[in-house]
Order: sequence, then structure tokens, then C-alpha cells
Amino acid sequence: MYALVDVNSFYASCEQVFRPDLWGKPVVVLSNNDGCIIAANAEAKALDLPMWKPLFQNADLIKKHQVTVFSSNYPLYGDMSQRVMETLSTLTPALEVYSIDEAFLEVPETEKDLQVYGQQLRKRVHQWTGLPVGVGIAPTKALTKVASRMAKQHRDRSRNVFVIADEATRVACLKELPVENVWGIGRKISQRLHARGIHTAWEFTQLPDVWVRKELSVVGLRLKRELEGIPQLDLEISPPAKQMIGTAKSFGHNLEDKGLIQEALAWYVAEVAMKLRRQQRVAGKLTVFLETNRFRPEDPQYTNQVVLKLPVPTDDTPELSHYAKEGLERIFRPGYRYKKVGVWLSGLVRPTAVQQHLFDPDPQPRRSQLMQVMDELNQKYGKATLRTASAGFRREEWKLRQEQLSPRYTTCFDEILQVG
DNA sequence: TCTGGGGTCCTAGGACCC
DNA sequence: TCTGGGGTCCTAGGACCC
Repeated sequence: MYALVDVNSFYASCEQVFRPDLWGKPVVVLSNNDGCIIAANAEAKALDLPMWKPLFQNADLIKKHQVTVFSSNYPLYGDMSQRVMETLSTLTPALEVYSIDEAFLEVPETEKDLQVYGQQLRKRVHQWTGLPVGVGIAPTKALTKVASRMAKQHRDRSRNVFVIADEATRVACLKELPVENVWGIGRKISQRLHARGIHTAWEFTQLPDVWVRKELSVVGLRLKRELEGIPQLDLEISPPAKQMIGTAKSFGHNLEDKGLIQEALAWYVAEVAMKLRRQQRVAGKLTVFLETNRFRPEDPQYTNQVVLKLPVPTDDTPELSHYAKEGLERIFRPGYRYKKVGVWLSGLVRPTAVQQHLFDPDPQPRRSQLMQVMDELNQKYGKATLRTASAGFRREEWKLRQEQLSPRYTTCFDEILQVG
């Protein structure tokens, strides 16, 4: 048996843990750049605030109901997430961290009463972190997703824990679940299923295997089996190696100046290269892309990307930065107002698998020591304390908008919560 | 002032070559 | 002159997730 544990309205709940004055009041959290509403607590959801819609389009509603608004504070959420995962790992032999606010657990075989086990998970996470979680328990991962959804819908009855352990419950849940809400079935696939007259998860499981295999590939077939209660997906306890790592963020303002865009890009490269080193990989390819603001059709539009093949795979920030700059030079066109720049690293391999360049073998041992020192310092004193000169000193001119940021309660001593 | 997410993987189709 | 399959590599865009 598996359990899926997810934190209710994770970002909003993290903010509320440190603000008892907001308990019972509507709270929302914004996307990067304070653009869209991406999380809302139960009180805010009750106001029908639309998710993934720009904040300014809902300004009236926010004001009228005195909704408290936060910029996203990822250091805080990341830290709270780690605490939740550590708490959960005390109650299970095996745990898969599925996302920042969700984990799949193996239910210990000694647990006889699954409802009681679910309540125990909830209680301990709440005691140790202050966060409310829901629990879905079922024989397959896909079914735990279904159960978790039921736990939310039937909050009062089941007290945030829902168990699918027998055939009658499984069938009843699937008959109730619209097919577009099944984990792994998105907008496009559900359209195709609707066209065939399939509207519930149950109807999906009644389709012939051959059709599912042909139309939705092995992925669809695996999902069908999972919903039937036949496990196809194991827990991924150590996450599989990534195929690519990257970042792309919008600027606080649209930018025309190449120098500023270059600075932002160098900053993102440093972030991504550090992730790369942490995963003990080197990158063989680097992609740079650049975009204007597509929501301003009155502005001239331009978007482009370029892939650079590196002569020797590397994890060295200055070197990657150099290639990123070269990529930007190639695709930058003056006269546009740019909104976003991004960098992706791919062709990731272990450093030991790298073949040195035949005519220019320069392993640069001192360079990798420098990177190690840089990572340690930045870990200790904050992101980009030590950085390459190309990352510049004008961050104020391009950085994300974060006007409603909460303090770093858990990761910075100066901003720790004071009681009294 | 002026607002519009971020991350990862997959697939279709084109270019090129044998 | 016209026809043929099949492989690799690359890229753009699609799809899904939270």
C-alpha cells in the first residue's frame, strides 16, 4: 500500500504558520514577479479568486475582501518542505519526494488500520511543522492521487484522510472522478477522450488496452493499469538523473539594454551551474533563449534561441557564462523590449565520463577548487555573495518584482520570528 | 510604474547522409 | 530520368506537472 501526503494550500499555509493573526482569513501567494495568483488558502478559494490569472485583474476582489497578498518566498517554502519530508520519513520505510509539497510513502506492513495511520501522519506533521496535510491511501500511486482528491472533497467526513482499499470504493471513486482530473491526463488528452464519449476515470479504465496503447502510448496504458489497482510505478526513492537543468525568469521591467540582459543571464548561469555541480554532472550543451513580452501585441515581437555545443563538457561557472554570453550575442537584436531570458544545460554526464579535448587538455584542477569554495561561501552567506564580474552590480534594474515578500523566518537569523 | 510561472520530458518533422 | 528506405541529428513546439 502507498500513501500520498500533500500539504493543503502549501505556499499560503507556509505564510500563515508564522502569522497567527491571519488564521481564518483569506491569503494568496503570487508567482515570480508578483504576476499571477498561484496559491490560495481555503478562505481565499471560497472567494472564487481565479488561479493563474494576473493579480491586477482581481484587484477589486482582493481589496473588497481584504485578502492578504504575499510574493512567493521560495527559500521559506523550500525549508518548510524539507521539514515536512524529514517528519514523514520518521513514519515510513520508504519515501519519494514528488514535489515541493507532496510525497509518496510506503505504508509499513505492520499498519493494520490505514485510517489511523493516515491520521498519525497528519498529526505528526502538524505538531512538528504547523502545516496541515491531506492523505490518500491506496494500492497504487495513481489511486493514491484519486484518494487524496477525495480526502479534500470530503473533508468533514473523512477528516482529510481517504483510503481506497477495497474494490467497491475504488469503482465508486473512479465513477465520480472526471477523466480530466486524473493524474497524467491533461487538457489535450482529455479532449480526445471526451470526443470518444469518455468522461469519467471509470469509463477510461473500460477502454480496450489495444486502443489505449495505440492512442496514448505505454504511458497511458500504465496509467490504466494503475487505476485498475495493478501497480506499475515504483517509488522513486533516489530521483533519476536529470536530462536537463535550467532557469528562465521574467524581468521586473521590459529591457532593451543588452548589458543588463547579459547580467541577468550571468546570474542565472551561476544558479544553474551550482545546481549542476550539486548533482555531480557536467554539461555538454548550453541553450540560451530570449523573448519579448507576448502579452503586448502592440510591441514588435521577437523570440529566438540558440544551442551551443561545448568543446568539452563542463560545470565551470565562468566558462559556462562565457558561452552563454556568446549565445546571447548571436540571438540578440537591438530595438526590442525584452521580457525574459533563460539558459538550459543539457547533455549531462558524470565528470569522470568526460573525454578531454585532444589538442587542449586542460583539466584546470584549480578552477574546480575555486568553484567548490564559491559554492560553500554562497551556501553560507547567501546566493551570489561571491560571483563572476559578468553578473554585475545592477540587479535592481532587472530583478523580479517581489513587493510583498515575507521575512525569511527559517533561513535567516535576523528575520526569525519573535514572540513576546 | 505597470503587471501575464517555472521545470522537465517527449514527439513530429526537417535536413542530411548512406 | 525517376524512385526508393532508413538512420541520425537537430529543432520547435507540445504536453504535462506542481
